[in-house]
Amino acid sequence: MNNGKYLSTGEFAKMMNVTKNTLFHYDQMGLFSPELKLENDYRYYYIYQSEELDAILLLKELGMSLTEIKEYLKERTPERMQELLLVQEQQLEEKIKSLKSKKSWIREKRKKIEQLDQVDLHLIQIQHFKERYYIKSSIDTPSEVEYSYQIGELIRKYKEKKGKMAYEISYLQKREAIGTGECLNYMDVALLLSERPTGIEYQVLEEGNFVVAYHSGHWNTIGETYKKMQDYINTENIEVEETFFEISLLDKLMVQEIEEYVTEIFVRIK
Amino acid sequence: MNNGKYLSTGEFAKMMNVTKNTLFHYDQMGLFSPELKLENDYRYYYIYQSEELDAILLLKELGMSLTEIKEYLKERTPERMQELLLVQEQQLEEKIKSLKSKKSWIREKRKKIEQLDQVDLHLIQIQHFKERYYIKSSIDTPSEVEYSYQIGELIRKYKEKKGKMAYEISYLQKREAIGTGECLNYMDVALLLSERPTGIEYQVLEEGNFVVAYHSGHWNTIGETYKKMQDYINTENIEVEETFFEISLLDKLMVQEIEEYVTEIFVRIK
DNA sequence: TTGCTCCTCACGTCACGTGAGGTGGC
DNA sequence: TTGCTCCTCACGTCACGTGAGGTGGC
Repeated sequence: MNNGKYLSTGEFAKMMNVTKNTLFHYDQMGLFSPELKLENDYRYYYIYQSEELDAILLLKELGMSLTEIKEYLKERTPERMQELLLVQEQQLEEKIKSLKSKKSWIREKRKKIEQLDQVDLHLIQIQHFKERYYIKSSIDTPSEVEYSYQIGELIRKYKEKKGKMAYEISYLQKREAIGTGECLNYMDVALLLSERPTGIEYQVLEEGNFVVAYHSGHWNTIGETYKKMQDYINTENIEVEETFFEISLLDKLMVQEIEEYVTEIFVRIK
Repeated sequence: MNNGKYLSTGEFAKMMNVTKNTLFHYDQMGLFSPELKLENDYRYYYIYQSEELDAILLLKELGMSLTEIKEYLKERTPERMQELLLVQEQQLEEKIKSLKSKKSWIREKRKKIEQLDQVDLHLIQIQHFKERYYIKSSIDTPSEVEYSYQIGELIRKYKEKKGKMAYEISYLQKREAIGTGECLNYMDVALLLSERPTGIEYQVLEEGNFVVAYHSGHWNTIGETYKKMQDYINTENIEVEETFFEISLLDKLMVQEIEEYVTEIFVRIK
């Protein structure tokens, strides 16, 4: 039978980059069978069946179950194919967007970590940041419980609106509060996003230069870092906006000990 | 315990858009456990654990198995995270490319089918096509077996080079052969691609206007359609290139009966 | 008490993977 | 005969899904 027109299971499998067992499986469930089956039960695939298998593998990759694909193939008409392709095309667009957003999040995260190696964490400096967005929730009576609750609400709301991008949990501090030593009484909590969300009220954190400081270790000493930042701003005579943002750079995802945590604090220069 | 700082399994699951069972499963396999477990075995998740779970879900979506993720999280350091992110970022780029290519293939296919509804299949016309590419294989002694074999070789070669884009199987006819009535003796078979392949020798089918004809039904009568095309080209006094391309528009993927097949024939205008 | 959530087994499912044990053509 | 491929069970696996049956707080 090895005449070039028909391929054995093994040959066809190798050509199509699937395993023999996959072909057995598809045959058994009636999804995709060889054109020819000899008396000795040997399977022979016609070379043009590659197009059909490719289509099946494509639909599978797009998230359809094998039973769904089978269901569609039972009654193939150009009209049903049209519908199917239209739906798949739209879903693909969504997936591409989501992957792009994930990629840019990874990129940002990676760059931040890279920076940490090269930067003296005790130094305060000026950095340029691109435009970002945040959704925020006000804190009435500051307490750890209240922060948690409001962050939970934000995440819930955000995911409800089909938000799929990665976010960073952020604490917002007003400039006035810093001098008074009330550094741990945040006025707002927020989710920071690198892309514009939809269907939800959000704020824009404009592109520009920021005063950036890093705090290493436990949060209960973060007041000192705020003080240093304030001093820097005063001596350098910089005019900054009202809101200070706090996010974790090295957190539970990267280190185990709280003492190794690094928090980034930044405020936009007017 | 419902004080806002800790969430029950159900609450946390709803917030994170996963099922309770997923959380049970992750807990049981030691991948992701609640911060708190009471004597009555009630699980309580700390709100900041959302970041960790999000990271886990991200890595999972990028194709890592739960065991691999667990393995990584056992010894989390910024350096290992760096490596991981770098690899994932590159893989994401590949995936995005592959999805984009699939999307454009779907788009093309959809448009073609749409056209079929509006176009009189007996009419020969001039259409504009974008640049395309093809890898081809010559036929020494024309026969169905030889075509199949060469197509198989092309697919094998293409997939070997990690070709992941959708292709269309195409038959190439030389202009001289048409007049002689040897329409079924093709000189080449090819895989037609809408994007430039890599690592493999390919030809460019330049953007431009094409004379396009459609053949309905079985291939054994395709000679008639070629004749009509030739007549059209002569009477309209059009100068065309040497190679005629043949691809299936409606094939086994869309119709069951061979009589309903539609083949597209096109040749580039000089 | 009612309704809701929590828990732990335990078995199911989807799309295969992985041998075990035997046959068959050059 | 040797080596390779083919076949059919049959059981495993991965990441959960889906009840069954029972507990517990307002």
